[in-house]
Amino acid sequence: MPDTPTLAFARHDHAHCSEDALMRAEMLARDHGARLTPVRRRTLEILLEAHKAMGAYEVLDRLAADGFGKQPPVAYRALEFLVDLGLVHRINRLNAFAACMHPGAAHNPAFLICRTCALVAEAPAVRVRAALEACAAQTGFRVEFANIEAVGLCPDCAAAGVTA
Amino acid sequence: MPDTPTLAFARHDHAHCSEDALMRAEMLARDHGARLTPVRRRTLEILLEAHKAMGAYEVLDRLAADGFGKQPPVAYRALEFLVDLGLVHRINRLNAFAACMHPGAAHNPAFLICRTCALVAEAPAVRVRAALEACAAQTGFRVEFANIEAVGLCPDCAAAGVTA
DNA sequence: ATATCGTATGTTATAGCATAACAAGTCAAG
DNA sequence: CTTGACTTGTTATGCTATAACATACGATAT
Repeated sequence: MPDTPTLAFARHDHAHCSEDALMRAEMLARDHGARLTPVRRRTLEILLEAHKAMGAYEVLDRLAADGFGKQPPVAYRALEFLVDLGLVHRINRLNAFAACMHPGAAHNPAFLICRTCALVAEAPAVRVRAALEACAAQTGFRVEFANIEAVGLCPDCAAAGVTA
Repeated sequence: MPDTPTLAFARHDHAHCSEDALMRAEMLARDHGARLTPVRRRTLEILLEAHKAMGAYEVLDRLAADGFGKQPPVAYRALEFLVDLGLVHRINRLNAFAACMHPGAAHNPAFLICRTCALVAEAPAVRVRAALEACAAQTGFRVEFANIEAVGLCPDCAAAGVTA
């Protein structure tokens, strides 16, 4: 069962991609002059395992169950740290967070959110971003950061005949 | 001073575009089997006047000052109604709402949010949307709705020498 | 004119999301 | 072994949003 990073909804070697992400995190943190402490590491693991977007309080519950703090800032701080490192993305539309599935790649992801199963995939959005910058440029606006979130049906749910 | 709807950040005849939007609202509501009641009308006016994204509670304060109800649902309901009619857009990133500036046009807007002055412009995003659908299709995902929000600097703030 | 039914407004109460401010513990460098 | 930066944890609070219920309004049909 090989890793298939370009097919976000396809099955892939989960254990492998998690290890990978955790190693990357370790390195990124060091480069950033910070540490991948137990809470932070566990937070990333939780999101990697879930493989879907989770609310901060949902993450918090899991952390608390693992013996970490029970108060919101515990989760929010760990999440913020991971978001800053680019290891986790915030999905505004859902007020939720999802582990980055392509931590190595340059980052202009578009998020594909299945409205049925809540799975979130990242799609490489270089072209989307380019189109956005082009249309922004027409009004003289300079894009610094873009948030591209699509809601729809993932292949599995579509195949399962979920109502269009 | 003519209306210049294609240049979102350009100055335009505000009174005119407001009247226009209100008339459109009237018609749309009727078509929808509903009424553009005083709260709803006033809510739209407030957003049109502000010409920027406003939080629901900010809108609520204004409504209350005008003699309408003082409780959150008053604002949320009016806003939801206007959003459903396509007359107001919700800006997820800001947890805020902004009046639609191109109510006639087909709707796939991208939002250009100035991080300095908080002005929000709509850009026609047909091409962006097309690019998004193309990249989603590669994973078999079917886009039903997209949320495209860009943060950056508007022409005025860039000209005023705001820090990059 | 009035009974009726769907729509709309307003209220109270509560749920869900997020952060400010402070205290205490940890760790590496000097 | 002390200092200073970083990290974790707590309490308290603020912002965002909705559920549930009571009342009022408006058009339609009798």
